[in-house]
Amino acid sequence: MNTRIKATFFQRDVLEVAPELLGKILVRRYNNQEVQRYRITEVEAYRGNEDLACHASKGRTPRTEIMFHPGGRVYVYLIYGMYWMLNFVTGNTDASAVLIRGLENISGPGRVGKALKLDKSFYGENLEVSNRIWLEDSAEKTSYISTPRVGIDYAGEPWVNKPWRFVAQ
DNA sequence: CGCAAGATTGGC
DNA sequence: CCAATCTTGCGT
Repeated sequence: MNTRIKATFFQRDVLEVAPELLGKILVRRYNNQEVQRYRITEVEAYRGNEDLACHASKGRTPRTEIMFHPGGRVYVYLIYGMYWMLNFVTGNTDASAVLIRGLENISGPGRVGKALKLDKSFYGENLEVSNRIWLEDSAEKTSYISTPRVGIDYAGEPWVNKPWRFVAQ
């Protein structure tokens, strides 16, 4: 029986939470009816205001506000004017989050947002009580590899080389 | 207030 | 290689 993952799961160091998300089930309920489940296969960790690749490194702004809340919330933002990036806030008000870069049969963060039909109304959504997006445990054990994060050259050293991208194998 | 760049993707 | 498409943060 699948059980919904609680907020406390997210309220730990993002480097601990990120790899544990691999293999977990992302559940999306559309129009309060049809339910779809997706296995998480690829994630990236963004670690607080010191991590120059993390949006929160620019401080607390309307856009990064939710990252300064306790873990268990959704952080979405529009990139290149067309793709909604899905992130889960982690830690406890330390401005860290996990980007969902891939689901089973869906590669790439832009495609994830498109498949899940995300939009700005998901900003701040509470994963513990939401009726349209949440996570469930999976008995399946998942092995993974770590690599540097994608598309963050602007962050420079040492952040650009941190092996904080986790891919299920 | 203008503007350059972006956790990307797909098409030429 | 480059356009799509629009929000955001920063410089003026």
